[in-house]
Amino acid sequence: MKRDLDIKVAIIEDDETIREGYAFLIGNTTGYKICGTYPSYEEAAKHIAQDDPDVILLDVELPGISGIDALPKLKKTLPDTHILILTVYEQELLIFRALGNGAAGYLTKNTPPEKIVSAIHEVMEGGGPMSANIARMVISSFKRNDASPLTRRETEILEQIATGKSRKRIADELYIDLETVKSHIKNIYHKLDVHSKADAIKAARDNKFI
Amino acid sequence: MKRDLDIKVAIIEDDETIREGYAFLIGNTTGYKICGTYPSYEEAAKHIAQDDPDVILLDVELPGISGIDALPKLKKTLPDTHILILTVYEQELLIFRALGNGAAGYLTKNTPPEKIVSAIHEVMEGGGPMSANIARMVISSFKRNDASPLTRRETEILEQIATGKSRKRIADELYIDLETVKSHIKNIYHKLDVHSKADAIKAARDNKFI
DNA sequence: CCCTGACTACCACTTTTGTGGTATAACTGA
DNA sequence: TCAGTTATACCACAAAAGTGGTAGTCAGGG
Repeated sequence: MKRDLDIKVAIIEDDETIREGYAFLIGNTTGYKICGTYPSYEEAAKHIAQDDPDVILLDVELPGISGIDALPKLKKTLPDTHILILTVYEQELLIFRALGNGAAGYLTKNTPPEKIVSAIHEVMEGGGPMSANIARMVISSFKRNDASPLTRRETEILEQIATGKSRKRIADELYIDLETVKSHIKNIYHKLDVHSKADAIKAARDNKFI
Repeated sequence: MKRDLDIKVAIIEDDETIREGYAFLIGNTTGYKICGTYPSYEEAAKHIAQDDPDVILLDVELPGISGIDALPKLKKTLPDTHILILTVYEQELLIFRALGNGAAGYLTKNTPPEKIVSAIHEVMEGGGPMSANIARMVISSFKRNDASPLTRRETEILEQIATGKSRKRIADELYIDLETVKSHIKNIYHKLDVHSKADAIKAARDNKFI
């Protein structure tokens, strides 16, 4: 067997039972090899550069530096390594922070073992494996609100504002008067109950009106 | 067999071969039932409310109204129906527009048949099935840029601005002077080469600095 | 046929932002 | 240790945004 072509996997997880369980599972799967297992980021930091893993399975609730905060550090030392979050947490904020910090996938711990192995494969192929609920949350974060109080024109103008254009420029591009743009903006502000551009953009984004 | 408990699937796809292929595949899978197949949104609109599908497989490149534009209309008549996009297109803009318009999942046409069936099941369970590349694009849309030219404080202030707070309020909350906030903003503008709040927020968002 | 909502437009006035300087203390890396 | 970066702070003036009115036109629905 060509061990050189095996996918090298490192695991950072504080619960020894879980850690060794995953290590056993992956280490005994053809085509995969465990190159390191660590109970914390601090421990991992000492050796992981030498391990040079292709994929890291990373827990979020770790003693010391959290998995979320470890992510950018790991990406810095190993820019080409794919990092898969493996956790019990399904809070939106945590998920988005993990993805924002460079996670290549996000799995919950109820994921069946064979799915974990296939997720590792998938991430090596350029995919982005996610548990079903995670994928759902991620997808719904894109969904617009179709019950917007804004009219078509108002939405259009607010979108222009959100791209940073001045009122003058918006007026020019829509072939309407500056005063008209001001009127629309006034109405938008009333409807959204805000008093500034930034407030309006935030309110509209939060409510997915734009 | 209790046909009442079958998952009802409708297909909107202009290519007859593909359409009938999917219909055959799904119709012959236990637990699934085809309740309608249509070559366009216009055709579907006439009967789909009566079909009352649980899941719609929707193509994006359709004669007449496109799949993307059909999405909100379908969601309006069938608010509880899950809509899966099934297409050859993998352009980011299209994907995000589809998800923004209420798609529950996004599959490419090279998806193997058994995966399509499992995606239908997954979407019924509250998941968000996506092809690997799609998931990757979606995930990387969240990733922050770690090579930001902004300092920690500048990033912090810009984030506050992006939430719509006035300079005065930012100053109060950070326990610094209004003039200091103005100085930071000035520096942010220089670094990003912009001349307004909205421009800065847009530039920072586009480059994933915040 | 009239009313309403949407889009358009103008005026006057206040407040907030943006620009262009200068400057000092603290920290940080070569 | 010494230069560069970061964070802090002040001033004055110009430009843009925000507020509070009023009002005409036009299309669509009751």
